[in-house]
Amino acid sequence: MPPSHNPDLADAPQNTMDALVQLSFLIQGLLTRVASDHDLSLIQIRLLGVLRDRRPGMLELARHLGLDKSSMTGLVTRAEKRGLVQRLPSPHDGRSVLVSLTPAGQRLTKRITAEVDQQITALTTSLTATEHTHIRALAAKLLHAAATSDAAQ
Amino acid sequence: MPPSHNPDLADAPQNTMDALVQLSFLIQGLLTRVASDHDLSLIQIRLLGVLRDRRPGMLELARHLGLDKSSMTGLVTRAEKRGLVQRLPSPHDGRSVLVSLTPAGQRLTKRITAEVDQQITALTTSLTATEHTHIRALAAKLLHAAATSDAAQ
DNA sequence: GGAAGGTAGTTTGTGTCACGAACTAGGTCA
DNA sequence: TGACCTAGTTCGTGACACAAACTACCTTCC
Repeated sequence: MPPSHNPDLADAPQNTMDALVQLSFLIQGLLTRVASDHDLSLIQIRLLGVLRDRRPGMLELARHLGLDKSSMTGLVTRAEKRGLVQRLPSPHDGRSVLVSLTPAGQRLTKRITAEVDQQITALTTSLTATEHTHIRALAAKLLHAAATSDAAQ
Repeated sequence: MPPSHNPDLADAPQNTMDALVQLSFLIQGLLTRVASDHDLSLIQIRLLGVLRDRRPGMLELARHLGLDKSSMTGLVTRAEKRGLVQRLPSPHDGRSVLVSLTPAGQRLTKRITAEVDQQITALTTSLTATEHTHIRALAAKLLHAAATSDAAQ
């Protein structure tokens, strides 16, 4: 487990770039800490998160995570060895494999989700209801902007 | 360079946790892409970012990045081999080493900062001036909350 | 001023993660 | 059926991270 995080600074962000970058490191640090409390890496819990409501093939999974397909093999294999995910042959395509959470993986995913939620709640207690709304709206707007510009490529 | 990122979603975040987590992955993906355009990793450009306005010792640097001191040795050594940072003996403590950007490191850092800024600007073009203000304010509030709860440990 | 103990950093060994290139096996299409 | 295409794995390499053990220097205290 990495030692206590003190994400980048004492100094408040002056512009939107710094605000978003620093905020992202803050959240990632939080996620990393929760992950390592369960002896997992950030990418492993991200894998669990993606599989919460999906049963994708390896290639689709790789696209989701922004990884090469050969990286997926290793990632899924390690998660499989821990009993968190399973590979099932696709009924429609003999080449393809569908990755899904095992029951143990589902339980762990729920637990980790709850812990992350709790941590984020702790972080956001000082926010007003209006500010909560703002965050959701802003995140949605940025995610949408990214998704549409991605699709335009 | 990792293939095109399609960070987690088509679906908009329903709650504050998802909003922040998904947003953080979006920004980190952006940073990773900019980094790999320069054949660097995320952690390497983060190192450069921390050194922009600091000349810390190895241990202080490790604290900033949330890494073990032994991890710092490798990270700094690799950056040093690329000519981006340098180790200088501390004038006050014979055990200590001060890490700073080389001129090449400063130039690269400026360039990367500009590219990140440009990417973020592209992402945030659709935001109103008010929303920009909201983002900065919210980020500052959360970073402050994290910093003070960290200190309380 | 010298021994005891603390602190800064490195070394070594191990494991995870990521990539590209080459490969296997199963689909597709003419 | 033969010529492709596609899904996934294997293999080799390198970055990154940790813990434990080590070196070298500083501090403290008698």
